[in-house]
Parts: sequence; C-alpha cells; structure tokens
Amino acid sequence: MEIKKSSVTIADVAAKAGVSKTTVSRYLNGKYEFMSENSQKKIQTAIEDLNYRPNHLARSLRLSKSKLIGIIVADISSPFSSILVKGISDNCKKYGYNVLIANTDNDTHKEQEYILSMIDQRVEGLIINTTGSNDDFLLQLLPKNIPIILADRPIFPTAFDTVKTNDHQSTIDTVVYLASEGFKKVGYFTEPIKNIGTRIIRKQAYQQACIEKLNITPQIYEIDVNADICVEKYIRNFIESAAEEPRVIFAANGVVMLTLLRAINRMNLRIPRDIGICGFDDWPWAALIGPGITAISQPSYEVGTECVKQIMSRLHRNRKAEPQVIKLPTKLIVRGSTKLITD
Amino acid sequence: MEIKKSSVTIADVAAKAGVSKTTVSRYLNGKYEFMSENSQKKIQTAIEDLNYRPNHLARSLRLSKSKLIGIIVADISSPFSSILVKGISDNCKKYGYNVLIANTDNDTHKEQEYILSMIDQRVEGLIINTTGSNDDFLLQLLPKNIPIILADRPIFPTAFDTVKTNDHQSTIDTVVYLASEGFKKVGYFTEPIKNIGTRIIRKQAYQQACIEKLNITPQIYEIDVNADICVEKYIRNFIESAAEEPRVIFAANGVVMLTLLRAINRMNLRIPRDIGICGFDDWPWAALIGPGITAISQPSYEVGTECVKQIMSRLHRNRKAEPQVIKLPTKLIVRGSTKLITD
DNA sequence: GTGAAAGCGCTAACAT
DNA sequence: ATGTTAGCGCTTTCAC
Repeated sequence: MEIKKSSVTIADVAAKAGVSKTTVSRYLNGKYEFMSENSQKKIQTAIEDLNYRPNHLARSLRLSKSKLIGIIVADISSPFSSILVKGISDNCKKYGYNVLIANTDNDTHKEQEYILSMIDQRVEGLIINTTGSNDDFLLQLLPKNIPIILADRPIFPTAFDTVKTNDHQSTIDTVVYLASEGFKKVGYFTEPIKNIGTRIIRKQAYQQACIEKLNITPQIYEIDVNADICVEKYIRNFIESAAEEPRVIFAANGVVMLTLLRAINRMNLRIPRDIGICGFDDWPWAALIGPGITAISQPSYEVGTECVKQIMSRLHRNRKAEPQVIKLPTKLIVRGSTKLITD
Repeated sequence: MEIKKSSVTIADVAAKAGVSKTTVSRYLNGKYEFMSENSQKKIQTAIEDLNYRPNHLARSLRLSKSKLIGIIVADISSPFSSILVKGISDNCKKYGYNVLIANTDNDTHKEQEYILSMIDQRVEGLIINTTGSNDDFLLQLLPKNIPIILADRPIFPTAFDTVKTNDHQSTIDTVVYLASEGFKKVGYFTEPIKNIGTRIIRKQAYQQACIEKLNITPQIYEIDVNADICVEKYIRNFIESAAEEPRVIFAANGVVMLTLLRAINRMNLRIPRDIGICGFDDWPWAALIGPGITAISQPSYEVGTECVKQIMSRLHRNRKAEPQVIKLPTKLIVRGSTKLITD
C-alpha cells in the first residue's frame, strides 16, 4: 500500500503483474471474459501494491470521451440555480459523469467564452441556463453536434432540447386565483425582459390572463433589483393607480419577490391589508415572512434531473431527433399574503 | 469561417499554412520571438479558415496540467456553499482555470469517491468543504503533493491550508453582546457536532463565553433539522428552563436558524418577547422575518476568493510551506430579534 | 527560423 | 487467452 509520488501507469502495473498493457487495460475495463483467473489476480495485486489509478485524461483523449458534462448558469448563487446544479450533478454521478461548472453573471460574452472553453475540454454535453441574448451564437453550435440542453430558459423558435417549468399555465392560473380571492388589480413586477425566454413567457401569460380571463388592464413594472428607491416608487405608483380597490403584486421570480418584500418592509406596508403579494419561487423562508407569502413552487431539482436524462438520451440513443421541450409542473402554495382581509 | 464536424487538429492547420506542427504549436503558445511574420500570418489565417480550436485534453495529457480545480462541497444548495462556489469559480477564471464540482451531501463515502475521481482527472488543486469524518483519508492524500485547501471546515491538527471565518471570536462576541442586551439565558442550538471542525469551534466558543464571560451554564441542544417535532420540544424545553428570565436562542448556522424560525412560527411564539433569536448566516431574508433577525454575516464569496489565491500560491510559488489557516472577519448585524422589550 | 520525431497514458485492431 | 502495435492531439528536445 505504498504511495508513490510520480504517477503509476498501466505499464508499471503490467510489468509488476508480468502481463502486457493490453491485458491490464482489458482488466480495467471489465473485459474478463477471455482472461485467466490467474492474470486477474496478479493484476489486481499489482494495482493494489502500486496504488495504481487510471489517468482519466489519457483515457479521454484516446476515446474522445471525457465523461464530462458542462453546466453554464447565469447566476449560481440564486437558489433556483444552485438546486438545479445539485439536481444535475447528483444525476450525472449516476451515469458516471462529472460536471464542469461556470457562472456567467448574465454576461453574454462570458457565456460564449465558457461554452467554447468547455467544448475545448471536450465535454460530452452542455446544459445551459442562457443569458438570453445569445441566440445566434448558440445556433452556430448546432452543427458541432454536441448535445445541448437549455435549462429553464428557452429560446425561440425551439432549436434545442429545453427543460423548464409550465410557467405559462401556472402564471395564468395564479392570476385567476388572485381574482377569485377578490383582488381587483394585479400588478406584475419583473426584471427587465431583455430576450430571456422565461421572462417573455411569464409576462405574456400575465397579459393574456388579465385580458382574456379577468378583463382588466395589465400593469407591468420592470424593476432593477439593485435600485431600491425606484422599486419603492413603482410600488407607490401601483398602489395609487389602484385607489381603494384590493390590489396584489405578482412577482415574476424569487429575486424580484425578495426585492419587493424588502421595499414593502421599508415602506411599512401591511401584507395583505395594504397590498397583497405572491409570485414565483417558493423559497424556504416564504412561510415565515408576514402572514406567509403565497408562492409558486418550481421543481428546480427535477429540472436538473430531466436535463441529465435528456442529455443521456441524446448521447446514447437518438442523437438526431427533433428538439424537445419538457415542461415540469409547478405548484401554487397559498399563504396569508393573498388572503384578503375584509373588515 | 466554415464549421467542421470532425475536429480540426494542429496537423490540419500546419498543412494548410504550409508549416510544421511545431511552428503552429509555438504560435499557439505565443512563442513568436523566433518566427517569421509570414509564418505567423499564414498560421493565423489557417486557424480562422479551419475554425481551429485546440484540444484541451491532449494539451493537458502532454503537460500533465489540466488547468482544472476541483471543488467538493457538502451541500451545494445551501446559500453559504453556492456563494462560496461562485467566489471560487469567478476567481479561477481570472487565472485561466476551470472548475469541476461535486456535491457530497455530507456523505463521507461520496467525498472519498469524488476526491479520487477528481485526482484521476488530474485536477491541479482541490478545494474541499469536508464532511468532517474523513480526516484519515484526507491525510493519506498529503504525499500525493496536490494542493488541497479546506474551505470553511478545518480539521485538527491543521494539516492543510484552511480558509474560514473567525467564528470562534465572533461567537464569543455575540454571546457577550446578548448578555449586554439583558438576556439572562442563551440556548445554543446546533446540528449534531459529529467531527465537523466549524461546529466544534463554535460550540466551544459558546461554552467558553458562557463560563468565562457570563458565568452562566451553557445549554446546548443538538437538533435534527429534519425532525420538526423534536425541534419544538427542545425549544419548549429551553423556555421552561429559563422560567421568567429573558432568554435568547443562538443558532449555530443558517440552516438551524431556518429550522428554528419555522418551529417558532408554528408554536406562535413572539420574537423577541417570548424568545430572542440570533445566529450564524445573514441570509437575504433575515431582515424580513418578524422584527428582523439578528445575524452573523459570513463572507462566503471572499472565502472562495482566498481559497483560490491560496491554491495559486501553492501551485506557482511555495509548494512546500507550512499549512496556513486564514480567518476572515464576520460581522454581527443587529436587528429586532435581540432587542429586549421591557414593559 | 523551422522541422522530425519521440512520447504523455491509454485503448483497440489485429495478430497469434 | 494474451501480446504487438499504432495512434488520440499536443509539446518539446534536438538537429539543421
């Protein structure tokens, strides 16, 4: 069980076991069928004695298979992404893959750099939570014939496999639910739409619900989550527009939700008496704030699981099928923040 | 700018440019000093025409340098870890390194597997947020002479570079602060200590502060964050033990804090009137719950930054210096949850 | 200034 | 059942 400094190779094992490199390689790859028990034993002993470990790099180069999946996320510090990454990496492990990870900070240029860099590293597949302003670049990747799965954020028209939540439907359902609770005005607060698929879909669903289902005018506020003052202004604005009617805020994602709650807290507004609030992302603290925050729970871990399933299916089965969009169900968790108080 | 399917190699570029592979390689590595301008131009053109990208795998194999850093975290879905990972990956990028990541779920066996697997992939360094029950295994890695940095969780005695927060001192300071606010009983709630360095240090600091500074008996509750009922029982227990005195809970980390807040919420206890609470990890929602939760803010991103600095210094400078422990300062953010209400 | 050739550690025809 | 040999794509002596 000695530990060697410079690395032990298959040749060392072969020499020690008195067989050829080929036989050792066969042994390592589990091709025991035509190998004497004796050889197997000798090789096993040699491996243990030398504390041999295969060089993954050499193997990858030879096979052009790195057993690596690349993950590129817009912001790994958001709970959605970190749980997504957990889902991906847990599942990759099951298939014997490791994961390379990169964080783009929603920067298009970084996204491109990282994608190329990962391809240079010969990842076998790429799971991308795209910044959304990179469609052309992504489309150029198509001929490279490397499986690419978009996580959470689709691009239009669909050119890649995509795993996301059914946010269109759940946005509509939520708006309808809010009306059924007695709210007369629903203000939609979102980060700047840019070209981010998820933001586009949710916004459109909100508009559609307002017009087709509730017959009210959509009120959309694009906020910068880093400019607290402006956020307060928009909230005040929305409240004034709603005069004496019951009003509720719909937050387009968890980050927006947090920003709004912070502002509401500073403004000393009471939830839901002064203003109702709900929105995407049921993060662990949602139940603890005020009367509990009504939230749409997204299965981020499962999005990760499906991404990996999809990539494996591309890798091992139908490499050339039509791109698929997989939509996972969300769940509306109703809490006090949307229970109208009438007194 | 054609896009080729099968990959273009240095040989293709050489052929197209009418030079040798050697010259192309020199060009790629910026060794222009003894190369004709003409060759440079021809090579550059060939690279663009063929859309050549170097094969990182081959390069790594040849140089035994993968330009890869491995990160192994106990739970990537916790905010502490995900921000840590962000800090690490952002900084690795600066040095031209990419990161491999793995999530152990606090499972010793997985930790071992991943570490070995990453070494097989020839990562140049490893940043480990160890499960804490793996000291012997880790120590065996020492002779391999691959830089290993422990993030957040130290092992004893110090055998590896470690980057952590100054949690010993900040725990003591916090306990003293609580006393200064008028609290007479401080209950310490932690996950099972196991052999996790951070948990040991904080618990000891708490005990030390109680005994040496406040002259009160430490009250330590080890809770299972997945067993809500038991948590309620312990809280009730602590409250009863404190009879009519002002009492406050100290949560050993953010996960414990969340669990306790959930229980307190279910039990309809008022913060801080029925019970004060504070603890480690100032997560974004801390200001929004009840009167605001007093919390110790840890610089997780900077822990990541320091880990990378340290690993680079090992890689490029003093490979064989004594292991260092770097402690980053925390900050106590005082909010309403520890402001005693006397009426 | 440039190139030929060896080799990083591994696998897979193709022998035998 | 096992070994010989030729690469995977790259870098680097060493020679010219």
